[in-house]
Amino acid sequence: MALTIGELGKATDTKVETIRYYERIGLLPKPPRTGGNYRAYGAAELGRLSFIRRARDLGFPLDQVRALLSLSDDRGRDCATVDALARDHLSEVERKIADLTALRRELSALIESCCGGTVADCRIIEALAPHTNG
Amino acid sequence: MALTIGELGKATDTKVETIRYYERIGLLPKPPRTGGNYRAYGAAELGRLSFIRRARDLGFPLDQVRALLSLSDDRGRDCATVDALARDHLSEVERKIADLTALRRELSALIESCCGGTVADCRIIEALAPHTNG
DNA sequence: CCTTGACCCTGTAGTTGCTACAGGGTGCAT
DNA sequence: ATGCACCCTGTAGCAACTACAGGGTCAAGG
Repeated sequence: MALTIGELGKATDTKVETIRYYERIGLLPKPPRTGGNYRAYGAAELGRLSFIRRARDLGFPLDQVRALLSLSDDRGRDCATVDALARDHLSEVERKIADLTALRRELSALIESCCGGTVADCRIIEALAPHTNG
Repeated sequence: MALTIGELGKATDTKVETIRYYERIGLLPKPPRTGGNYRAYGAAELGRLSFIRRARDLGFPLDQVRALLSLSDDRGRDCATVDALARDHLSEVERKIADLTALRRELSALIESCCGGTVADCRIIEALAPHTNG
């Protein structure tokens, strides 16, 4: 079983350029090549790339994906480190949700205040530039 | 009243490099220079930069900030365009909140399932790589 | 007068995570 | 032999800054 880069891409829903990018930054190993210098992937690479994509879908940044990968290779190790990584990431996500929720409230209030006149008395513009424009 | 770039930065809580960057991309006008080739800012630039920073704090991307700025200069115009921009941005924010909330649920479930053994039977790693690692 | 230090200048490269070329080579079908 | 889909390398672009390197300016203190 040997996959071309395009086949690997289809199997993992990843663009070819992204796979080459992962190889360039050392997230994927350099695979063997065919006579025509094409990359030839096997099951191991398919598994590794699937792992990467799942972690990315869960929003882990690439350096955390890298850490998770090396942890997953070290199967005898205490999984507390993995747990800590996931918890860190969860709290990042929660922080972002809180920020965006505050933002939503502010934006809603801004939009509510718009009563449809001209820009000269637009509350949105006014709220953005409270000390100037006059 | 003339401000150096550093004073303008302090007044608007903006790094000096960021101000120069805004000038480079045409968001701020090129200000007059002193004899020693220092930028000399006045009240207009202070107002404009305050506007930009507020819009950025509300999460508007720079191209929308640019649009808002040009709308705010056109004071006789119907403010429906401003309203539409703000509504677009609000729905973007809402979409992000929804995405992150789904993510939070998935991550929490993942973390819940961790029972503190070794990586070999870690549910987090398992969830990331369901078809491989064995 | 000279030095020290804080500030300013330009220009360029780095960040994150890809994406999109340009300019070529390979492999298979017709 | 010719077309087409795919592959190769290398580089530049996106957002929105940030961080230098390598210099110039200015006010204060000795």
